Amino acid sequence: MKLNKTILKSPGTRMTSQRALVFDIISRGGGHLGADEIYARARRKNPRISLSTVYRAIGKFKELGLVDESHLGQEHHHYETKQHGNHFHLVCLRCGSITEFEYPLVEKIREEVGKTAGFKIVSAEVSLSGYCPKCVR
Amino acid sequence: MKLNKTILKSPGTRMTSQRALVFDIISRGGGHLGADEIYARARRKNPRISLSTVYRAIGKFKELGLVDESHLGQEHHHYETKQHGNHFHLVCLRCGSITEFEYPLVEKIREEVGKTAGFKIVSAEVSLSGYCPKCVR
DNA sequence: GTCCTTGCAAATGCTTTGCACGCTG
DNA sequence: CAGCGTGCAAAGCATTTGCAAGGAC
Repeated sequence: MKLNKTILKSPGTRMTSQRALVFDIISRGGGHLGADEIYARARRKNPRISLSTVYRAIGKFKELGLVDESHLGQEHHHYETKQHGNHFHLVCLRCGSITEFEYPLVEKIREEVGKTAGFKIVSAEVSLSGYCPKCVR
Repeated sequence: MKLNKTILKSPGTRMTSQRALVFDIISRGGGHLGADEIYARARRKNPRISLSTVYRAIGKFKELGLVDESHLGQEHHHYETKQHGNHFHLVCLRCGSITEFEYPLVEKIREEVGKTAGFKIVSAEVSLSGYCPKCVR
């Protein structure tokens, strides 16, 4: 997915090469990129880009609902473009690999719990941690 | 739940008043205390305790599997004693309140996904964010 | 031309660490 | 009485912010 003026057309928001670059990296990044890695990749294309620009671009995308942030490890956040709703994460505690999975029951929980507790649910984050097949050993 | 030598009997680990205090605060804290709040409460009982001791105690408890850490907001981590099995969190994006919820389906997801993906699941974190009844407005 | 964005550097806030002393077992 | 734990201060890191210059519309 490529960032263009159609996507970024909210008033008072401008299109810049840096934003297009950051968005492109996140969307083709396979998900789960950290800010530092997005920055590293961005610099390969544009060595003058700054880390704060990366953070500000991510912040803007979150604000516009284009990108989701997840808190997988404790170290830092991970970002990925928002897509189909029901996908969640399996994190390996040993090798750090992150696997996505889809599971419709999550949507059910979301609905039922939202109703029962009177919450208006905006987003759901499910992450399971443990050991991946390779690391179970 | 009170920390005692029976709980803390792993080799090379000692029982101290600070650790007992921190553990007591976490276990009666209603869950979801941040390190800063644990520190503030600890100082009311022992004004000489240091923030690093709090962090180190928490770290030790995590290592021993006595305490769970969750990454609810982005600001900081929250800690609670590991015991209540199937409970997850509703976080209000406006007032920041955290509500606990129990839901057996989470266990089901855990089992099924673990089996399907070949993961050995150690822990599950589910958090839903949105607006609580008061803040829906 | 306006005013949103950028780059740089400095600041912030949570968490960790080095070191000398203290206390547990 | 050995060695883990503590307190203090300083360091580390991810992230944010102030400011002047640059660029989109």
